[in-house]
Amino acid sequence: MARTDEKVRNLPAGKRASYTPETAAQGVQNVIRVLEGRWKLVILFQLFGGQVRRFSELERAIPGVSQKMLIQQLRQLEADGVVARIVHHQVPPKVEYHLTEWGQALCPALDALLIWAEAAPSDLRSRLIQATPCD
Amino acid sequence: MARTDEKVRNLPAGKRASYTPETAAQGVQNVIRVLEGRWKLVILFQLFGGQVRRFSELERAIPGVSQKMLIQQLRQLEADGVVARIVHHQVPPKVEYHLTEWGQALCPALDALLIWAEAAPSDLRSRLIQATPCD
DNA sequence: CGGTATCCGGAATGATACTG
DNA sequence: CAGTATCATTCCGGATACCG
Repeated sequence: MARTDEKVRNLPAGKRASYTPETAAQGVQNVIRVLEGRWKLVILFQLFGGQVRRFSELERAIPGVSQKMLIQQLRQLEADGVVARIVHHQVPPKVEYHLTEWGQALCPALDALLIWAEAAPSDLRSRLIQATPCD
Repeated sequence: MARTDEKVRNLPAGKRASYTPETAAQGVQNVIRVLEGRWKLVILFQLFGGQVRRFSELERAIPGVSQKMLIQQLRQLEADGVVARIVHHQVPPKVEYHLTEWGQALCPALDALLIWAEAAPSDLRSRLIQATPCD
């Protein structure tokens, strides 16, 4: 499924839903609102690939995050239907998080953003692509 | 160029640059940082398709924006290499803005986000897709 | 373990006035 | 016309303490 090919000639409109510049901007802003937040993407990438993690695992996997922020961002992602929450009623409590099917589908879209970043002119790349340890 | 096809099985890694969950999250965050800001996407969609607009045109085309915010967001987009600025030295002053080639290339990536939004489960779509007048 | 409640500082945004 | 400068406000994230 090559969605963005020759048929899109420069505007992400004209197909499917038909956007005006205003509605398209709004649409993307809504998506960004779902994704923005200091820790959301980090959480997402911890969960991609069908992984299931409990709260404390995420807390340990994400250095620097506070409980407040972690739960806040998780709850927002949950409210937005990206992340699902499973409560195991037991002592000690156990709560697990994983991506919804729709959340998983974010991957190609984020990938498109990374591809765009990689295409940055060389004088700008330093701000977008960090020297990965595996360079 | 179908970039995100069967080869990406769920992680946006494994090809090209090879990302870890951490670097991928960072990469996407950097892109979002470029795009976030109350007015940036609105500006972008005013400029997509090779359009050239002067300052006052953008000001009129974007209801609610203040001069301060408009110039601030334009300058940031310019610094990020997404927008280019042309100053015509004349009286009265005339300054025009348009997308760089790289800025234009954002279109398919944003399109991918819109496609994702359109795939939202029906109970969530209302928050992502606004009832377009053209529905 | 997996949260909630409260307080605080800084950044992002907005309103308004002024200028080359 | 295309900005700058200043001030007020709102919002986000962090620190800390407490709870079922």
